[in-house]
Amino acid sequence: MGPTGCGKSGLALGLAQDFPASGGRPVCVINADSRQVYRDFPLITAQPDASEQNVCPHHLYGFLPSESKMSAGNYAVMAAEVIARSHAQGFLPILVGGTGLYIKSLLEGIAPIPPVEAAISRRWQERADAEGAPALHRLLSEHDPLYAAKIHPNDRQRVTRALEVLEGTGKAFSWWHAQTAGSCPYDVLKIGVGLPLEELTPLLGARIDKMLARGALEEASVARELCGDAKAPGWSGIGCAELYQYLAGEISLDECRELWLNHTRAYAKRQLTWFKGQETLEWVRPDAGPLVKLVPGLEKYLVN
RNA sequence: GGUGGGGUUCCCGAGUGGCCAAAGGGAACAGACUGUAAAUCUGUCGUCUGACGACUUCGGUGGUUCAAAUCCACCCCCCACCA
Repeated sequence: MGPTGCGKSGLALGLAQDFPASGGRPVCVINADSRQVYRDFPLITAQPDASEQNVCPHHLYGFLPSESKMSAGNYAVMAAEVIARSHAQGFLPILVGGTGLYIKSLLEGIAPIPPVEAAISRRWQERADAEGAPALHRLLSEHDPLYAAKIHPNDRQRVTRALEVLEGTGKAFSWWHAQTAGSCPYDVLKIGVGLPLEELTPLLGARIDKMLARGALEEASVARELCGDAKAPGWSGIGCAELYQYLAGEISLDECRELWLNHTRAYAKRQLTWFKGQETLEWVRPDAGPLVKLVPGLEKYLVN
């Protein structure tokens, strides 16, 4: 795991290539990125391309249409299934991605909250539109003071989520949180791949230019024909959203590129903050050499 | 050369006598994070100070005023149009 664009996939691929060849355990790659699941944006979300995916089995990439929603809970279930299957087939699964919450849900569990009826969610969204998040936060304080105290009144997304869960399940969000399993069922080695932001930023810019050169615009306009709703889940990815604005004639290509880079950088920073707060990761630089050499304890997973 | 518009804090940009260290946005920095997470949200953001507060800013210089980013004069730059 690590911030976007720092070379996680490449390192994983390196493992997949080198080890089985020298008689080690076969390796497979499992996506842990909330955007790379989307079918319509393989390039813009930097999914491994066909030749890369040929190196070893890849799972959970590019299977979801733009209008479909993904979620941490969903992901945890799907990834757990893939891991079980991979183990059964003798593969060593390598999780690659930068979506901290997804990885956390998979490894540490997530509250077993049943799905909430769409109509209920919609109603809270409408109330948030009409009354504003702080008003709903006050309401939440009356029913779930514990959780309300943890979030900011302006945090509409969390306020409405807590309220819809409360209404949909009859239990407070904080009660559900207490039901989280919490222990990790896997023997995991966590590797953080990263660079300081100052070093990462120019790489992110270069990566955007490369995406544009390889047809990001075409990808976005095809995606727009398949799903023209800018609010659809698939369109919320960085790059996707900005290209949509460009295609809609709202901004110039230069502005698009600039926004795209700014947003990507800000995102990388958020990821860094998240991973900083997580328990110990083995941090490596992507350019420091093959992973096995850098991470003590990795080798034992790779041999048979 | 003439006419009109303009020069504001890192950037964009509001502000036309006191309530202005100066709205708002962006960037930056720090942070939060349990089914939207490439999302959502928070704090800081002229200098010094732990804080009260003090000090220096709105192209330049000089003036008017108890008080100027805001008014006046001259000057310097930019843009548009006319020549």
